[in-house]
Amino acid sequence: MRPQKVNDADLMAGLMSVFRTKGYEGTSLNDLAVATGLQKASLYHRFPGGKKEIAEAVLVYARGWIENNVRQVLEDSNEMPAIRLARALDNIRELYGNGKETCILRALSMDQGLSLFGDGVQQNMEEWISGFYRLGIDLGLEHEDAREKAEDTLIMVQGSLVVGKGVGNDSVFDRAIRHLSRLYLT
Amino acid sequence: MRPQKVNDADLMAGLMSVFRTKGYEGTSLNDLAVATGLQKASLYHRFPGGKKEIAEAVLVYARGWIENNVRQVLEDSNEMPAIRLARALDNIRELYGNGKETCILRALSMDQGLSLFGDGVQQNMEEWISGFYRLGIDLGLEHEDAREKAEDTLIMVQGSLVVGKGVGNDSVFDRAIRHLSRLYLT
DNA sequence: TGTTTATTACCGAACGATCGGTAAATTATA
DNA sequence: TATAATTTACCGATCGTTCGGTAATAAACA
Repeated sequence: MRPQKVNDADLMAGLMSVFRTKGYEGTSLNDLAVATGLQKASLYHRFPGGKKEIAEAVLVYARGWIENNVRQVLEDSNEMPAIRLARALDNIRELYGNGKETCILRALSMDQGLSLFGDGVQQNMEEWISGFYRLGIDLGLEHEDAREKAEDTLIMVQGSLVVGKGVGNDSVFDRAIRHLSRLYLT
Repeated sequence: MRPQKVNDADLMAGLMSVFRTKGYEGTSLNDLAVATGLQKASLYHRFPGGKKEIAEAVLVYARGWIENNVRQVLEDSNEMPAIRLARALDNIRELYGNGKETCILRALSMDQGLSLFGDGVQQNMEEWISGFYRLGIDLGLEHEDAREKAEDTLIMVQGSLVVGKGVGNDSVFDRAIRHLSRLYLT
């Protein structure tokens, strides 16, 4: 068979990059074609379901990333909680380019996006929350406290990304991440 | 002159409602026409600059709302800080329909929206932050602490709206608002 | 082995629908 | 009558999507 012009990893990274900066409605098939170096028709060869299927695949890709770089890191019982937290937060910092990038979950959860991908968005968020929940439990928190603290972690990150972009200040995200360290370790 | 079929207040409310649920790119002039009961061409009569001018007007409208219902309430030196905070948070709760609605600032701050309306979004956020900053000062906080706490207020609200929608749980927003009360009053 | 047959990956061109936007005409007030 | 508000009809451009066809590899057969 003919070799793939673009491998799957690069493809998914390129597709996610477009969706997370432009949102679902703001992203055109042309944008996706330019970003991946494939023609529109070629994208339809790989994703017969079109734009919707591409966005779904991106959410699966994102979920895998969170599972590997956040949840599993936080649940690694071979390491001390403080180490796990530091590593997870480093990965999160990298994921969002120190606050310069937006979150794919926010980008795909406006109105139409939410009705199309609501389940995928929810699964991503639950993946995230369950990691920090486990960290809280391992630090001796009660069930309800651990759940709320984990939820607050996601809230702070999402909120700081929105506000940081809005006020045009990169330090907002940085401060939020540092705040999360203290939240768990004091 | 012929009377307006739709008055300005209803018009702005309808326009904002569409933008905040669908985002800038996700909103079509047809959507705006249906929501307001006017034809597309009538919208162009009122807003010759088209979609962009409409979104700008919506941001001005939103800023006025925040100024009246958040900043001025928080800065009302005739009331005790606790009363001011409670009133402002009530207004915020109402603005977001107890977490069921999204924020117009988030909706208009994706990529293209941010490059078109970045200034308007920033002004809205600064309006918000400056109100809570004043509250913090009146509660005896130092400048830097007051600024950070005010920023955190906006972060928590924006974040809880994103996460609440994402996980499909109305109580996320409620809990965030209650958390903000404790943040200032303890 | 050499040759045919399928299969896979990709592309250029075009589809109908909808996009944001405009011009001219109609309706209603003053 | 002059003018402001609204409407119908329309425009070119772009949207997501589909189609016909080509190049290259893999599989099947001789």
